[in-house]
Amino acid sequence: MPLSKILAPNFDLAMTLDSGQVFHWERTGNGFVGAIGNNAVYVEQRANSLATSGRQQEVRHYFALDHPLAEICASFPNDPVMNAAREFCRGLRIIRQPKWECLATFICSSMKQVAHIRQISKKLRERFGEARRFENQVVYSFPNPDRIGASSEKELRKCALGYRAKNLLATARHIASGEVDLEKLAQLPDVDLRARLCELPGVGAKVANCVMLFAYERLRAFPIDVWIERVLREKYFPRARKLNGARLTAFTGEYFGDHGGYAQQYLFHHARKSRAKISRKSNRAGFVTVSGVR
DNA sequence: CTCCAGGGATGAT
DNA sequence: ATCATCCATGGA
Repeated sequence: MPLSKILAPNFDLAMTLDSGQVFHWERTGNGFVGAIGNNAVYVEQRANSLATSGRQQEVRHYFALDHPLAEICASFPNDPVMNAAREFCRGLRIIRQPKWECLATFICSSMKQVAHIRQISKKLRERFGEARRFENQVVYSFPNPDRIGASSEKELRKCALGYRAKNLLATARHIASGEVDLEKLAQLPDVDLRARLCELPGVGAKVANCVMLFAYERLRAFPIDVWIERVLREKYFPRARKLNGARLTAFTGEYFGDHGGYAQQYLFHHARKSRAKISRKSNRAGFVTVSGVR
């Protein structure tokens, strides 16, 4: 299949796909295969462009190649922590994900590591989605709310969902029934959109902010998960007592500005990747771990 | 083996 | 209004 070329300066495909915002892309050959909506797509990074099997407009929109990344990064606060993350995450973009796919995936994300979320996404797709093909590879679309809603908690639990199955099922049914229209919610301002999302089972402030940032293009939305909270406490409030969630939310909303969600994603990815590297190095350098003593 | 993860809902202070 | 506890699962 012939690949078409898309100009894509200031974009790092591999880092973007590995940054914990989307969970179904897989490496193959020199690139990645995945689904954009219901279409199987292959994407490969070249020097200053992408080579892809997908429709150019669709790929450009999905990867948000129109975001003015230089301006966005320049709007971040100028402090040592943020500067290090900005440097580390060059070319990382916030993807425009389909709303239901993003919402459903993040309902499944609670108390799960990124690797687990990838497995859950894969199982949901394989069991309930539709097969699409790129050359000899099969990828699966994310099942729509009707398909998930027509399932059962028992069936969903087979996808390693655990206690999250009940929430995913209930939310799918709210949407399948037409009671909630995710597309229509896009008209609402941030505060109202967040409130409406939080009415759905399994959706709290953190998941709502992820969906706002990754699917509604609300670039101020600032999800606070365990990694970000650690960064905030250790780097921005070194010795603050009685620092609750409300105070952190107030601080991040004010301090990180109009593209706070982008700043958050850079802090998240930097923290996650650099900490993993340090612990591996420590082991290789010969530190005796507790389990090694046995 | 133990630890912990892109949390949310619920019930007790 | 804040805080503690429980909820399933599996990679590291």
